[in-house]
Amino acid sequence: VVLHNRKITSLAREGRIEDARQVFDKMPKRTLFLWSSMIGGYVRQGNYGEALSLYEVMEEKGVEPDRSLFVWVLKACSQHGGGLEKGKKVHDRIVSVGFESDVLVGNALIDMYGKRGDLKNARLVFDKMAQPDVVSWTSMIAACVQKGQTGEAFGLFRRMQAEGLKANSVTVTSMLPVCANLRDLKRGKEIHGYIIRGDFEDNVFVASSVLDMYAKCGHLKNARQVFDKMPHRDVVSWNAMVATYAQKGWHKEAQELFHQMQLDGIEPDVISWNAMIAGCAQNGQGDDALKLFCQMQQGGIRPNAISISSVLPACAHLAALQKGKEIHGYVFRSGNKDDVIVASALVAMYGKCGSLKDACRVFEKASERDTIAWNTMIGAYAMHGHGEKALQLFYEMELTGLKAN
RNA sequence: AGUCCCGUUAAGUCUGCGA
Repeated sequence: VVLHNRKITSLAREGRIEDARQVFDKMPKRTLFLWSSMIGGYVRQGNYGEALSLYEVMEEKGVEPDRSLFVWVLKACSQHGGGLEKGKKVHDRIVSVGFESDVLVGNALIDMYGKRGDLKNARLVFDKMAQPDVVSWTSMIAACVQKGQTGEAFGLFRRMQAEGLKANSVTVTSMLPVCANLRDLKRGKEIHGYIIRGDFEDNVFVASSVLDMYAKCGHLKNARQVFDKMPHRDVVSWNAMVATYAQKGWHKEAQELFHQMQLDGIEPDVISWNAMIAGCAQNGQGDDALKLFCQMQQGGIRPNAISISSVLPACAHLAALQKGKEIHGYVFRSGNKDDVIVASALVAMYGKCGSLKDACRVFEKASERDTIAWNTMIGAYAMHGHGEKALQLFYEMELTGLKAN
């Protein structure tokens, strides 16, 4: 038994979770420690479903969990589809065994609710905490950011500092994208100042988000300066810089960096390619966008929904119906036909390429329609001189409860 | 027989209509 215990823990840690499971299943008496090793092992390798079902079995057997097990289980809930309901049950269990006041467990709860989009419950846990720490505050901020509650995020950021807690590198990397998206240079600079004072500048995450904040606020020089000063750059740092130039239409600079990153030993990923494609497509270089779309596949990178919705406007711009149809074929083959954004991009492409019929077909078959999808279809009708049909669709849209913008 | 390590928050970058 002792040997088996050792074996399971070491296998689980090495990531050979299935081997560990085989031994585990044969054990007659399984201690909490063993359950934790197994569940933790599954979580670490991203098999959240298995982690959760193992946890349920454990509860059925009447094994009492401890705090760290709850942290593992909550992490699984935070990542797993449909984890919110399970997470709530786990929360009840935590309350029943009296662990809700534990900071680590509380933080994991906030994180879980935040990631699953349940801001109310995240807040409830947070407000009940006697001594929220930096992680608690940061998790709460991240939850607000994810829900688009930017004012609330700023409020929390200020309050945490007023209460004497210091924001760390994680806190600022959660806040900077908010400044970037709001183009709030003033607050972005304030946070940058704080970063310099706190000596977080060399953190890759921090530097990349500072870079992106300046770029989105239109200060390309500052962005480039931050990029050049980085002691370490990873694929995200390069992507942020490439995307900046690409989006501005500075193709030469973008291409240069795209090339240089490879010389630096960083292989472009799907995001790097997408940034390049979008840059060309949005700046009148439709041909190049299409070329890049082919090249990325030759390079072994599978285009995703974003790649497709980036390249389709290039077909629209070139009125390249045939190319557009080819990409439509790819949408099916790659399993992206249920993506709302891809569907709108297809509708727009067909509309602009003169095939209203195809545009309608895609729109009607779409599994989901948001305001932009409706707008696109209405625009296509209007463009083809069907004003009445456009108006009719507009009313239909309002009947679905969507608001015009 | 594990108590070192690992395990809670950020990971930052790309996308559709129109303006």
